[in-house]
Amino acid sequence: MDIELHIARRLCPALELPPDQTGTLAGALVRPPTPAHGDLALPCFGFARSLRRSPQQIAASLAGKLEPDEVIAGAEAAGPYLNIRLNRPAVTASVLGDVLADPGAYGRRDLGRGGVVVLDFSAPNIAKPFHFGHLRSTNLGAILGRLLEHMGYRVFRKNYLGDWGTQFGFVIYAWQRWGDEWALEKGAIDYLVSLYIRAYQESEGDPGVREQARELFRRLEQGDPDIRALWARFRELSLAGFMDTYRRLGVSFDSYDGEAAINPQVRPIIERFQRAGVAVQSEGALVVEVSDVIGREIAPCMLQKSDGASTYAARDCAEALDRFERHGFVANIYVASRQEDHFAQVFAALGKLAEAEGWRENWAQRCENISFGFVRGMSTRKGEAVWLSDVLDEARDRARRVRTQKAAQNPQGFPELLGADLDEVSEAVGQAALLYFDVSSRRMSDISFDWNTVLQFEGNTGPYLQYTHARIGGIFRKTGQVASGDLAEIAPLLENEEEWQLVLHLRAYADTLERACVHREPFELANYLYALCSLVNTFYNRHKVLGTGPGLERARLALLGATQAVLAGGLRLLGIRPLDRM
RNA sequence: GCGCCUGUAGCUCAACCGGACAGAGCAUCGGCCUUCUAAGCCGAGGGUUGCAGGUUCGAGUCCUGCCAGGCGCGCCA
Repeated sequence: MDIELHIARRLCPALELPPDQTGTLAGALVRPPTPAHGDLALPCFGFARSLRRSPQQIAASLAGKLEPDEVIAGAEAAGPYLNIRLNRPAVTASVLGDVLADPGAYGRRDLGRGGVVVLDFSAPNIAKPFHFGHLRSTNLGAILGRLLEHMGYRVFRKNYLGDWGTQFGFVIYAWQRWGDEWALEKGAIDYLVSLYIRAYQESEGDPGVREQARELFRRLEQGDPDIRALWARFRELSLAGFMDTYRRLGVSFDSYDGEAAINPQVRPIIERFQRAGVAVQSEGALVVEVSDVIGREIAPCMLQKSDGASTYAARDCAEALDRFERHGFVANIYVASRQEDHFAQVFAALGKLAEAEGWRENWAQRCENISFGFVRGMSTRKGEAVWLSDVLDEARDRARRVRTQKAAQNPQGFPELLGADLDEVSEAVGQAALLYFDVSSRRMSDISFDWNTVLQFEGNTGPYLQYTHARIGGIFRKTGQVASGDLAEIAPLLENEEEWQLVLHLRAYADTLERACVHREPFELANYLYALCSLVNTFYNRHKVLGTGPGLERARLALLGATQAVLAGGLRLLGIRPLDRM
């Protein structure tokens, strides 16, 4: 049942609009700011000109013409607004029926029609720490991937590792001087990072070190077997360390090929840029001017340095081309922060190449950079970044303490959780706090890392969402089944305001997912789920479910069953584990 | 100097790409567990949306200028 379309069809003639305007009219319907104003509203300002009447008059006239039917319960004018009340039993039965018929399918839409999206996220640098800041790209990317799949896209997840570049020169330099086999075996990432830092610090006092590091990297590029073997080993050990974190977070990728893998294809594309006349020499370097196409003053896209070495911009160009040839993507998304200029340069350069070579499909236009705010204040007092695994550990431990304490205060209020169960719940709750914190504001806003804020379990937090889910779980543990059959019969029994607001909110799920997907904004889903839980808890505190009589109990179970299904689905999209008890 | 982003309650953030009296959480204060998990619920206080103009029926939202902060600015990736 598409309520907006139905209403729009009824309103079109009264507004003297042609039938093909039905869709846009449906889109003009909004939720009133407060439930007292009704369930849907139409602001009438826009029609004043063509109808040559005041918005107030139009609203009043529409209210008179909109007779109640199977969807509409009534309509009143409130100044320039037409407020519409819906037929609650009918809408309730329809919404609950949609959810309960196939909870996994509810909220799915086929925006993508099977098109492939290449999604580039996480992308840590080998031999550099995987700190809390990387969580943003990882989490954001993982959620976008699930959202895109939910909306009918096929997603190719690419972890474009930073496994190439002068930093390896530093690490290899340090290894050759101070390398300690035992320390490497013991903890590869930590040790490689310390080697890198040590060499880098030495280079600040002694420029010769930097030169030697460059030289080592040059030998790596030329394929020196010993250096290459070292590089391969460091890469593998680092990746194994990253994999522990990914496993813990439930994140996986389809490819871990990084900058090194694309390296052989860099020369050819640079030559294409030259042949097409798009790249020009400038101050000894090879660049593509992009200010003209971007429309503002911006540095050119540099493909080759004056010493002849290729740049990472050139690698990104080659990589984008490779991605298109392999996947024919409908979108190529880079989840990366603070690199807006870089991606603007790369995409613009590719666009120029597309024009110069006359591509049939200008796929450069399908490349997009999804940026996000900076994480501030995540350094320890020693000035080092906070490592993600430490944050995860702390989150888990704190969750366990809180749970133990609460259970001690109110023993009969908490289901028993022992040993492995408690471990599992603590890990899930700690992660929920972290992951939710990350999406509890719009992605572009900067985040202040603060232990007490991040690891909060009350209010608008991940654990609150899990708690709501677990509360519903408690009810079903006592009774067992979800009623689904005779919805038309039991829906009219749900007549209080709290139940109705829940139904209305459940109805908005698919729209929310679509918006979140189109805007690349997981926050919108998080915000939706928070509002949903808020409604659930208000309902929960005011009304009983079990023991309210055969009909009403079944009706409320259906409502809560549908709510829990939507909540669980939304949480999984966010990478948060729905818990049946906590 | 050039460019991008951001200024909303004491703090952290919303406001569905211009709509009804700007809403939540935290913190503070006051209520609610013999009822399905109190990690919850209900209530109170708290605002000239950085400042000044402009656009129109209507601006936190769009335009211009200023103020404040963050981040970038061809040979690091």
